[in-house]
Amino acid sequence: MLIDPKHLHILSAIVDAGGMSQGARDLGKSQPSLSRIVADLEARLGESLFEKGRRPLQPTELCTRLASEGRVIARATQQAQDIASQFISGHAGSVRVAGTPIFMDGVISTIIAGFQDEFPELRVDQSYGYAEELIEALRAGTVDTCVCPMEPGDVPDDIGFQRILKGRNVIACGSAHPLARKKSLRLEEISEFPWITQPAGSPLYQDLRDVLDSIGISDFKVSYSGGTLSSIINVLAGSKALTVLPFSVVYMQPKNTIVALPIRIEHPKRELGMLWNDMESQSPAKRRFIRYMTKRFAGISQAVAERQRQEIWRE
Amino acid sequence: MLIDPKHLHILSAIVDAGGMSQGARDLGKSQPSLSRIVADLEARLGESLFEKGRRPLQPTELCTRLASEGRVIARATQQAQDIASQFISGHAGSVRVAGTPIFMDGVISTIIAGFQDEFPELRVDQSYGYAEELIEALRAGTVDTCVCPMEPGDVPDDIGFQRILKGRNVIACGSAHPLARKKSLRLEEISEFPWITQPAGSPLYQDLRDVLDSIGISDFKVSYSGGTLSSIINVLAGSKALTVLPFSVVYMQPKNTIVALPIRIEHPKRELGMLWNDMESQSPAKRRFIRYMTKRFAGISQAVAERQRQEIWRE
DNA sequence: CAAATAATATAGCATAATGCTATGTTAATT
DNA sequence: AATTAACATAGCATTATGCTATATTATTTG
Repeated sequence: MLIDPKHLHILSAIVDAGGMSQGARDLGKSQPSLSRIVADLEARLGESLFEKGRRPLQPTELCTRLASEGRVIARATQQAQDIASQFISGHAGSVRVAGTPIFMDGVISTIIAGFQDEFPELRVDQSYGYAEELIEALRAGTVDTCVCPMEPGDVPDDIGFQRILKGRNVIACGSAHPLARKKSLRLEEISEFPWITQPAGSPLYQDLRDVLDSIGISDFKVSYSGGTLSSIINVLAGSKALTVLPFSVVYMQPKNTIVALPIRIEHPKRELGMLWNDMESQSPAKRRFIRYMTKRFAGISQAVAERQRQEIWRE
Repeated sequence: MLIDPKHLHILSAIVDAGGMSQGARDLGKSQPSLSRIVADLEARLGESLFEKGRRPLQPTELCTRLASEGRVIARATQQAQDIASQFISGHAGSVRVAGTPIFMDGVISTIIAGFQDEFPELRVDQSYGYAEELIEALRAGTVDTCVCPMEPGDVPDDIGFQRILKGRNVIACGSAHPLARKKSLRLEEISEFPWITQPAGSPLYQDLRDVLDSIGISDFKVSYSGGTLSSIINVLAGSKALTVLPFSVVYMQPKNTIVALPIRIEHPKRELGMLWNDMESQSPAKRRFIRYMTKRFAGISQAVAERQRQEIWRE
């Protein structure tokens, strides 16, 4: 003898409308439909829900109480409806993004801000990691998409990859650094300064080694390591240390914090890209996030390249 | 493209049970039934509700949100269920009782206390009136049952009537009254005292007139009128005034407040009874109230009569 | 890695619920 | 008494829901 929540909803609609005909109109149903549902309910409860023989339909005490539960049900159902349509349109939901620390802090977080400005109902859960862990997390389903510098050839077949920025590193220093104002530099000039490094397993650490190798510096002094980007920038800005950073990260910083030295260094073979596991099974919000990212970077990528040409390569 | 609240309920049951099979067991349904409902919902939403190809069934984010609405619906439906069964068993609801002021205050309210002690979820709304208004209120449906002294022959055909107490009036005074200790009285002895009267339209006012007429007092002094029972008792207790009251009212008062004088007076032709309009359409709570009343009075009626025989009629 | 296990998905069918229109009744109003 | 507007009922078509039997499949076990 179970009550169907739909019937309670209908009951509340009738009570609130003050009659069956109006209630039927409100619900987009026919009047006989409601009439029968009320009659069935009355039969099953063994109690009348409306005073018989009164024309402005008058709900029984029991009916009033059931109707108030019906209102709760109506609200919850509507809420579910809204959630579903918001979700389906990609305007609600959440995205779990992971990525390498420097890029996440230095570039992606700013883009995420723009994304959240446009889609305020979407929640972003951010976490950090390097390539292998990221791919593992994607496969385990603990993150939805990753931002990571990768060599396109190294991306496993089951993982989707979309390039968003070319890999372009620079040597960066604080804007008050003695080398910061020089228009051209010789390699010898930089060898006297200490270096800030990333953790040993990170791509940027490898990049730093490669750069210094290529310009003949095999023995270098590390003055600071282990900090996240904000610490690194503070240390750069307040000391004479140098470091290797993606130009895009330097580019996204506010003026007068850090600058890129006008020294050509090798491109890393990696390109920054977005990774995902199975685009088809992603929720609309997650697809929307990936779409937004690749679209925004289409513009940023050009702007960054252009600026870098002007500032460092001076072509 | 409306969502059925029942489906949300089912969804929440599946999520909470951690799988369809257990969810089906919890709901008392078959597993294929739930499986199909989930599949239909997914088809209609165009979004999957459980991660595909994972065996400990893992709800999608959308699913989790819909399930939480489903929980609201489940709770409200259960609540409605409880309300209905409480109501149907007569353990919940309300009764609107009206009656003549002296009886309501002097007798019925005490019985109502006992009723509420036994059925604490039942609400009683009390109001006051005399016969004609009471019957009118019954017909208008603004009260459910009335307690009123009536001549059984005067009850309209469409109104139900159940006798609960015979009409037995006494002359009452405060327990400190000079006449209170006398074992027998002559009529002349009472003629010197002033009288407390009910409103002119009330049965007890008529009874008072009849009593005094019958013992040859045509001209009597009214010292107080218009108060409800508590006022009347206070005035009786603190003055030498007399009044006519139903013996049942005197009987129900605490000792040492008012007493009945040992003078036989005429029985009013009215009998105290309960009135109702259409017993069939009454809710169980209201029927229960009427049943309780008539049952309680079956006992009280005898006790009152017995006491009255001892105290006044001394047979 | 194959077999076993337990869960979910699908198929097929019977029944119940729901929808509608047409029409009958009835309470309130004119 | 006639009119009106609302509710109730009947009849029929469609959809939803229930079940059992069975196929698939993810996970666990040997």
